[in-house]
Amino acid sequence: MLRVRFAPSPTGYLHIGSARTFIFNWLYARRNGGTMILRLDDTDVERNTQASIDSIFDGLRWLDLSWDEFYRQSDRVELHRAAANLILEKGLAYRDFTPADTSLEEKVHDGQAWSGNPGQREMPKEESDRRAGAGEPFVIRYLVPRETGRAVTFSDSVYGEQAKSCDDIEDFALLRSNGMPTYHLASCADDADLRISHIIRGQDHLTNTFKHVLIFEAMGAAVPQFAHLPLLIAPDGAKLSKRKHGPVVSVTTYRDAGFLPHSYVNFLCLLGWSPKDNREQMTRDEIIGVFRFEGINRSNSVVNFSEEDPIDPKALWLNSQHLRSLPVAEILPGVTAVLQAAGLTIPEDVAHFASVVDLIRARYTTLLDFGVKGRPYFSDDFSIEPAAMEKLDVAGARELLAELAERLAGDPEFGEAVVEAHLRALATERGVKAGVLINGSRAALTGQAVGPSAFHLFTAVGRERAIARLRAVAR
RNA sequence: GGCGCCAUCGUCUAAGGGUUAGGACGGAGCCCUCUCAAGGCUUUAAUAGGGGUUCGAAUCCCCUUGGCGCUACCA
Repeated sequence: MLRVRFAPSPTGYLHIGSARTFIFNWLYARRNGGTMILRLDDTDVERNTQASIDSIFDGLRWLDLSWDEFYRQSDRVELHRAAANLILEKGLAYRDFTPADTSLEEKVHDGQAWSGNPGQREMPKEESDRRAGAGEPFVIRYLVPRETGRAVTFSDSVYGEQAKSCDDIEDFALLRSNGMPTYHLASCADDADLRISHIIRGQDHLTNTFKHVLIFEAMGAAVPQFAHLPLLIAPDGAKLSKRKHGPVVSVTTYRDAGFLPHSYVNFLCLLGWSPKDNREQMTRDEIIGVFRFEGINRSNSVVNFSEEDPIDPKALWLNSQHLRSLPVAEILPGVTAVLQAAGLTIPEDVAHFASVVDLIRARYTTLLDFGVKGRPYFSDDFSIEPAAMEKLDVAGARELLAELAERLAGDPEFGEAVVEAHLRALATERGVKAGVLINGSRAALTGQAVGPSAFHLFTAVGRERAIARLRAVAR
């Protein structure tokens, strides 16, 4: 039974690095027929917020990611305490009665790392039991077997064989003096109880894993397979943080910037993973089909953004590629939402709506473009850009456009071929280049100097509107 | 400080003993063309440094340097 989990702490907004971790777990589960579990690691009561929980759900829902089981660590505290007490009873942990050190000073001893508070490890069981019985507060620490000289080892699916001497592992806490489990204990107890088979998480946990192996062993549980992921970092080399780098770290930023959910998933997958065959733009099923741990890199990936380009240019490019190549029907809901938000009306004729979207989407990079650059296609209320005005101010242009309007109005037939025939005939008669009329038409119909083929524009805008807009510009 | 991890174009990456070190984004240019995109073509740009091993090293080993992580009764 393959079971993986994504276990975020709800202490901030859904981070793009967290989203990527979810995606890699999800990909592994979906590819191998496993179960995807979402678990809120909310044991740090002080820092948890409902806003954060909402943000996690919102972000995952937007990315169209799903899970099969859901848990909250705070509902499972009894299980964690029982695990800590079991380890204590087995003699693999001890009580530490040292008061909590609230200072931030580092515990350094002659070049040696701190390994435990003095006099606690060695305390006789009788004394420990007596003091605990007397109500003295204590923290339960793992009794790291340093005397044995053994090294803790595990094989990581990404980073390979790992080993660390017990001399270099401090007696970490399992249960706090307030009776709440620490992250390490809660996480391992839950992973064991939920029978997690593969733990796929950020590389920042790589060195914590030695502690986790020790906990699994002490609980008598099977040690899961680990796969650590390289971290996502900022161009300055620092870990991405909301405080330092702003909105780029938040998943909602990309939703609000008009990204297609899948294209952002695609982009995230390419950070630290490669299908190794030069493919970049892929459908969801294609990614699921080729996702393997062997394709995951070991070095951190930079999310490339700057003051001038707040969004990674490659993410934007990928979005434009998906925007133009997905079946139109798939992007229609997103376009509709953007148009509604911009106060524009959606054409009632769905086929026509789809054809207009299809005509203009190849020039756009995000969904937001439909509400801005796409305005003339969905509203009569649009302005004429300076560059378009120049096209209209070409000598004779306005008069020619007016004449074109009359010829179209007098012809019961309408269509790209009909428009082209009238336009070219008129240009020939007057001895002007067709370009004057073509560019002028585009300017009159959309207020823009750039855009799709002018003839396609007539059908996109529609007969009556096209004639009206040509006439409007003639004055 | 200790321990661990990492190191290929500006960025994402491929090549895991033998390649003119490949692709993509971005930049520059050309072609196409009714404009703008798209597309096609060309171009720009990399194996951190130093030692080994080897006929041959981006690739294996060592050192240095740099970056990151952990070193909390945070996660």
